[in-house]
Amino acid sequence: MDDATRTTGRLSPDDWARAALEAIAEGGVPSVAVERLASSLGATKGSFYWHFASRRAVIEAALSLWEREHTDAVITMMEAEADPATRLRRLMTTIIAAAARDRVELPLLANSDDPVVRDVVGRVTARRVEWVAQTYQQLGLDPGAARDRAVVAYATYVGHLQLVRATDQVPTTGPAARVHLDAIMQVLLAPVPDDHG
Amino acid sequence: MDDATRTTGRLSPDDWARAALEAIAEGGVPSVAVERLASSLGATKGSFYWHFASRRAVIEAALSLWEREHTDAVITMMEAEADPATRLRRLMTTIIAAAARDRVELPLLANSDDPVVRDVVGRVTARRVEWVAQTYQQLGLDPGAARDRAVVAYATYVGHLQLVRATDQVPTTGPAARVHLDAIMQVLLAPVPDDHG
DNA sequence: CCGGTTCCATACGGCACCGTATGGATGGCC
DNA sequence: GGCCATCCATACGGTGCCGTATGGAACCGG
Repeated sequence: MDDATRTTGRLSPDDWARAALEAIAEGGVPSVAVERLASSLGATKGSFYWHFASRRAVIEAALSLWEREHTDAVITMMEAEADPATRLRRLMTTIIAAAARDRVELPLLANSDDPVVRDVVGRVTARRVEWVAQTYQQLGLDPGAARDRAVVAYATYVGHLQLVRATDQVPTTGPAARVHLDAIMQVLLAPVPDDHG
Repeated sequence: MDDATRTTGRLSPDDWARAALEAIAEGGVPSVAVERLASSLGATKGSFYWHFASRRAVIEAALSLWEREHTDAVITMMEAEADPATRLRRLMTTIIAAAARDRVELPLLANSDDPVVRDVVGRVTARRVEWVAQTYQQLGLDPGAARDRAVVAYATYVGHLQLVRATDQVPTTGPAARVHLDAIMQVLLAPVPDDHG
């Protein structure tokens, strides 16, 4: 009856994929090691190689899982908010706040020399830039300029992530964080023709 | 007589450090492997362990080398240009152009979980942010706001680097690159009180 | 209760890596 | 030219990793 309390005796491919995702979060793609995954799940390689053909396979499963969940999350986050300016602000706010939780993103960026990782990162990035570009278009920019601005905005986001993780330069909590986010938004919304304020 | 043509017979610690730097550029800090370094220099481990006590030692030497040269380069780059606005633009231009050459920076950002790497990255980042902040102060911002803006600008730079390397979203050559850099500068200089244009 | 499928542990070979030990080559110096 | 310090190659033990092989436990239908 209470076999669901611990590691459920039997393991599913999804369990392995999530463990791999956790490993990626902690040490990047290279730290996804079969034996370590196994021991983290209280199992051994024998189990792993029954579910997956190779190490690459579980990495791909983990990436696919991440891409799916991640995309869904951002979509549901975006789909309610009419005003482009506040939407952009909410987008940046949420995305930066979520950066603390999603510890996978930055490692994936870092390990984009791996073709599979690069594909996933490329798709996710393209999709996000597209969203931001649409928002900028709704703010009055033509498609070309909107896309340029979107790339810059997204670069600012990525750099923010990177600086938070790699240095102590960026305030991440307290009032200083709010001020900093204000600075970001001030920059991102800057010379956009704003006709409702 | 002509012993200087190939790998100079004898190796200096600096040779090993530079080889380690090259390895970092290609595969990050984890790819600094003693035997591979040796074979890339046409030598063996025996030589390495005479010059260095451990793998960590050569990594630290490489990081120190990079920090030194990198700092010098940016200093000499900055020390001639009076006007803050054009200096900021030149800074971004040069720094982004140099990003193509300096293939070490991004791997270091990525491997900043390593304490030694984190220290170096932290120092370099702090120094650069400080420079940019000073430039913003000369543009009329008070110290606090200037630093906020500097962090945002530096984040934009880092994100730009990251996106160039990890995706195909950012134009890096041709007229599109100029346009994109213009977009960056437009954003970074945006609501700064500009009293000479 | 029994046979087959599903799931997993143990044991193995192989590779890349770290660091040590030890002998040999090379170069300056008197 | 002989001696000592400098520099380097070879050989070794040890670890972590991948993937395979094979036997066994757990579960399910009859």
